[in-house]
Amino acid sequence: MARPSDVHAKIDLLRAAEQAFVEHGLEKARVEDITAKAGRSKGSFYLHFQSKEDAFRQIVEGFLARLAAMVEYPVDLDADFETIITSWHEKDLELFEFFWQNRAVAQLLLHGGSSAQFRYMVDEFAERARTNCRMLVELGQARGYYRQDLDLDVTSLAIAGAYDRVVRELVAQPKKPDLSRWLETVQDLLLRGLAANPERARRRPRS
Amino acid sequence: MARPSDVHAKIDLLRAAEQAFVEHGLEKARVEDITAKAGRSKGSFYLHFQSKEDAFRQIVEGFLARLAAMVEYPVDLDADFETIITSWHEKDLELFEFFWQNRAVAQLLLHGGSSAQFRYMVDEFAERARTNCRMLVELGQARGYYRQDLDLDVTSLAIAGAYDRVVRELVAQPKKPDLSRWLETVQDLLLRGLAANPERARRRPRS
Amino acid sequence: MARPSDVHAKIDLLRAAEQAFVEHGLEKARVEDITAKAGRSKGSFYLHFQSKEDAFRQIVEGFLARLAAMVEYPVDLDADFETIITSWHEKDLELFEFFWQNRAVAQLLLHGGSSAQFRYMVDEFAERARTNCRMLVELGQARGYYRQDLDLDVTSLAIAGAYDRVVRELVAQPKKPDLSRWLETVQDLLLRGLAANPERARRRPRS
Amino acid sequence: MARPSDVHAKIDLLRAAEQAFVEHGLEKARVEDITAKAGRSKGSFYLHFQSKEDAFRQIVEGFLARLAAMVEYPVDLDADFETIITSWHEKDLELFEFFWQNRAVAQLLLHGGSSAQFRYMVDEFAERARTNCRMLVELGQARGYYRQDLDLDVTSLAIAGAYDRVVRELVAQPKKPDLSRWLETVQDLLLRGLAANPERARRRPRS
DNA sequence: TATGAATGAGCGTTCATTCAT
DNA sequence: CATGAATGAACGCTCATTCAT
Repeated sequence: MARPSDVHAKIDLLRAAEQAFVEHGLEKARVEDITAKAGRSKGSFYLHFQSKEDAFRQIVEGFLARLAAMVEYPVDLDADFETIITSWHEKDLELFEFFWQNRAVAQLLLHGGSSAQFRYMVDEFAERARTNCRMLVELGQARGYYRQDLDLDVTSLAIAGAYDRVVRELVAQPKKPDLSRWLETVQDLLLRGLAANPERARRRPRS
Repeated sequence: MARPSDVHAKIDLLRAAEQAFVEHGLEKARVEDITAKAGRSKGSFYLHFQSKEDAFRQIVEGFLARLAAMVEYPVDLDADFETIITSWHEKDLELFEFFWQNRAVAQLLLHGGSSAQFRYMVDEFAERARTNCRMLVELGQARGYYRQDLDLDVTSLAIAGAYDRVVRELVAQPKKPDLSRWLETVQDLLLRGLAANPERARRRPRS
Repeated sequence: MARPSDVHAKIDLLRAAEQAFVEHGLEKARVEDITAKAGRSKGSFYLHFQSKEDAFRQIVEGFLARLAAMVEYPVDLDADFETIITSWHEKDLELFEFFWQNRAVAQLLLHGGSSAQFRYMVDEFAERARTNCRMLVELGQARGYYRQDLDLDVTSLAIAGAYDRVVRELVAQPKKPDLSRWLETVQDLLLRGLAANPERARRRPRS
Repeated sequence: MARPSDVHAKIDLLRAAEQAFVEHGLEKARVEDITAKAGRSKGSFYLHFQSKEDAFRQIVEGFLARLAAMVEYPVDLDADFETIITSWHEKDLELFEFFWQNRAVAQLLLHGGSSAQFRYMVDEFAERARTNCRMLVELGQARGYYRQDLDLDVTSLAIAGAYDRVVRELVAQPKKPDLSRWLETVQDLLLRGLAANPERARRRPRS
């Protein structure tokens, strides 16, 4: 069993690194800043990470992995559409909650202190999110809920972007906003935009 | 007289710097790479720029200035709404065209090799764009075209984000896409989402 | 624990810096030369000094501080003049000894590889030395040992200068000269020059 | 015949260089500063000087050459000593006048913005001045005017130093001091110090 | 294992000098 | 001859990484 202090060493360092990266970006953040913030020695950093970039990667990958797990839940294609949309809403709320909880790293990624060499990770994820989104739209079309004349590529992009930006603002808030209301506003806007029959697109207020 | 200053020098350097910054980000881009790419000596860089950061700033500021000139056109509040929307569409098309023409810098800014110290410039611009957007939505509400129940803050965010992301994709395309179609797709989605009376939101195809 | 800091490091570096500064002057001395001479890495220099100028300042300040401690000994104004003169002679001998021991830095300062920005430190010190000297002359006048017709400003200048130059030569000697004889020669010349009654000015040889 | 502007080009540059060197020292003074101050182009500098160091050398050499011409006047060894001393006084006054007129360069040399590589020129000159001085003292001894027990090396050093320092102060004065009085003060001090018979050493006031 | 002193590659910037005009 | 734009060697300093203790 490691000494109690060791248990938290890596966690302390990761947290400090997160802060440092958010504040200064990958390049400008100094390893010494990180270790000082974590109250550890400079050498200890290299007991846990191969390099500064490695620490960055671990932070990003950890975040994206947890994020991916939330986003790529299997859609039950046989369920009725109303159910799918409802579960979508629930999932998105969890997502917003997750972003809020991890707003430091989220800012890091969404604003891009990421430095060219890690951009691909965020881009890849953004692409996957958009693909997910696109599948949902296609499903909606197939079921006749959504308009047939949509350009799926551009539409999915716009939807993903709307989420993107709202989340980016979300994580920059000093106090936790009403996530549910934010989410509903976005979904309402987009669902109406997608709907074949506007009347049905209106989200029913939760009773 | 003295050797006349090479009029292409600064332009060459700016172009090379743009490339280097897009490829490696501000920190990792080396001045020597920039000058080599521009086929100039290292010293020549400092004939035109105070520092590497200065070159970066000039690129960003130049781009944002030209962009701002396009975005902040005065809206004729007395015009009828159809006219406003039409002119909005035209302006946006110019904007898309502008982004395509300047896709290198656009990528630089939208992805954010920008490094913490310049983020504020992009953020500030994004904020202005969103404010513009918000004003248009308010106007639509006042005229009765848009729903009254919209949360202006979040809605304007979502709209700005949709544009954001579409443009980000746009500038990453290897070949020039059909800007007009992309734009119409986005606007159609959003206008329908905003519309009080869905029938009227449908954009009429240009005759 | 960590590698204990090499206690000789800073001393080695200061010595090497002294040499380099004496040889090439502040500007031309290269940090890399200094560290090479000290058998250390370039980086180690910056563990001990903020900058090349800082190292220079530390050397000069250290020297001047020790020097000041020797020069500004309190004169017992109530003592009889013979005693004062004797103690003056003793102090000066210590001073000569000190300059000889520290001839490297002394040369640096007296010749002035000092670069404009540090000249003031030497000038300030020279001014203080001259003021000290002036006070002694005034005292001699008050006691009736020295002539009343002296222009104190110029006289003290000349006396300080005589010392200056002798010391400058002293520190340039390859072998330690007879400090005592040098000192006596100077003092004898000056005391005779100052004396109201030439007979009394003659220094008695130590028995 | 060169164009009128050319006639003054080198003179302008030398003057500007003097200023720049006095202000910043050889290393820190930039060629561009010099040419700007002279109202000339950077290239013109190299029409007149091989390098920055060359300009410095020309300034120093020019000054020292004119100085040497004043100092090394032939002493008429057959003249009676009173005459020699009187002519010495006259020469020294001219010297003081010369230093005052050329106080900019004088400061440059005496304070030593000279940088290691030119120190030898000043040192050499200082050595010659001291040798001159020594010869005069020897002469005085031979004629029985000066004490026989003087250590010529150290004494000449002290005398040269007294002049040195007084001149150094002289050239730093904002307003022209009474050169004659300064000179007499120094000479009086030194002559009394040297004199075998104090009574004869007293300088007679000019009638 | 933990520490932090030591290392040295790397890069931004300066500025004396050159040379095309 | 005069100009000043262009050049590139040189050097101070930083900081990620190593490693002796």
